[in-house]
Amino acid sequence: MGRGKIVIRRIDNSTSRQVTFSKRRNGLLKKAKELAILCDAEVGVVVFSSTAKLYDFASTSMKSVIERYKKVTEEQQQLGNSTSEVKFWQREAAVLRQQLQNLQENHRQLMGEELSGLSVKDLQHLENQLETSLRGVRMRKDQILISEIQELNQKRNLIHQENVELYKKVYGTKDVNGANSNALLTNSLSVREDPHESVCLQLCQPQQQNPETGITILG
Amino acid sequence: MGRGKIVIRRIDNSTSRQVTFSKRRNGLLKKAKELAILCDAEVGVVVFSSTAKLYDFASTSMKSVIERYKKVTEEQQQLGNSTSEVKFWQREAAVLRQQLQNLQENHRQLMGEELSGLSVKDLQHLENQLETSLRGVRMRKDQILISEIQELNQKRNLIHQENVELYKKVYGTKDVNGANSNALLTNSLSVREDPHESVCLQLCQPQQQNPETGITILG
DNA sequence: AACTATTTATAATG
DNA sequence: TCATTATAAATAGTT
Repeated sequence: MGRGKIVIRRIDNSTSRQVTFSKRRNGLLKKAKELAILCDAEVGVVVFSSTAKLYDFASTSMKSVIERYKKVTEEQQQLGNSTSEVKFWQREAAVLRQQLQNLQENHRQLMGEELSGLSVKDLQHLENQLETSLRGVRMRKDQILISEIQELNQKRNLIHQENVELYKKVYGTKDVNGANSNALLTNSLSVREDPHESVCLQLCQPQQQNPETGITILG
Repeated sequence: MGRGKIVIRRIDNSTSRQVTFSKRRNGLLKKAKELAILCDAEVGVVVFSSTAKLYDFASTSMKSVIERYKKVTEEQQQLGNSTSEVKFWQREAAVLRQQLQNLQENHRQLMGEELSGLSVKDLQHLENQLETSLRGVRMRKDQILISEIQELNQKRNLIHQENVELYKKVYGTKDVNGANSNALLTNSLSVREDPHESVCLQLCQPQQQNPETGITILG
């Protein structure tokens, strides 16, 4: 419900994720409050941001909500008791370790390691994923390089302008491009007159001679 | 957001209160889920209807949410009176969480996501890694396919042998490859005599027409 | 439960 | 971060 439709999937950009978090968290807490009032319900909401900050709402009190929840779900475990606290952290560590293991296996496969357990179908899928990633990485790299080149070109143009001005001051306003132009100025002009070449020199790196990786720019 | 505007105040009519409860409860749980996914947050929602029925959502598990909530809120009161064993496990969990986060970031980059923070050098490195992975995956896939093909060829050869034996039994030992061979046998032989073709049919899939992805095998 | 006319939430933008 | 605004989504009232 905004300027554009979005898919529900983790927002990559950290800034907009933060902004969206702030907006939607407020929205969620507001809705929780409204539900409690409109429908005479007892509501509790707890939100931890990805930076581990806590935000919460409770129509009565969080303590009451939690106690009632535990009563209903019959999960009365003694908390504050150090033994169960140890158990909690042990479980937590076990869960994290499991997550870590899963991710590590996946990670190894993305690194082209430990492929022996995979079927042809799995491998095909992995191959497609790697191709997609590669395209994304190359696109991003090209973006950066192209904008760097543009910046350099702008700077060079500015410097060239300065050179022209200086030349005028030294040799007068006539015959700037004539046969008596000094070497520096001539050289500067000749570079400016073929921007394509300088771009190409930067982008076509030796290890990327495959036509698939060739970057089509400026046309 | 409906046919008419409403004020946030307990709905008197029991029926429409119930209907509104049902609608808004679903909305709230949906929003909670979306917030968790979009913003990588840990979210827990507990709702008791006015008829004391429980509805809940937790992005991880309600247990985890409640424990974390208690942990954070208790931390603000009593600092440092937990036992050393608890502290040990807390540290353990913290270390694991950090590892998990690092690995997740790395993983996302391998998936071609979250590239905005990377330098050209980083991207180049990532690109090389992905290319290496891709080569590994393709090699492994080819291995599997080739050995499958070899296996099939062996099986087919065995069956062909059987056919030859049967043919001998039916038509005698002379003229096995002669002009009077039956259709089945001839067909079987012709396939065996061009293994390259059958291999190629399996490996050159339509979606991989890029010369870079072409697999050079058996030569 | 379905259906809309509206309101509300929020994604994109400045 | 704050304000604005166009648009998507939620939902109040209705069938």
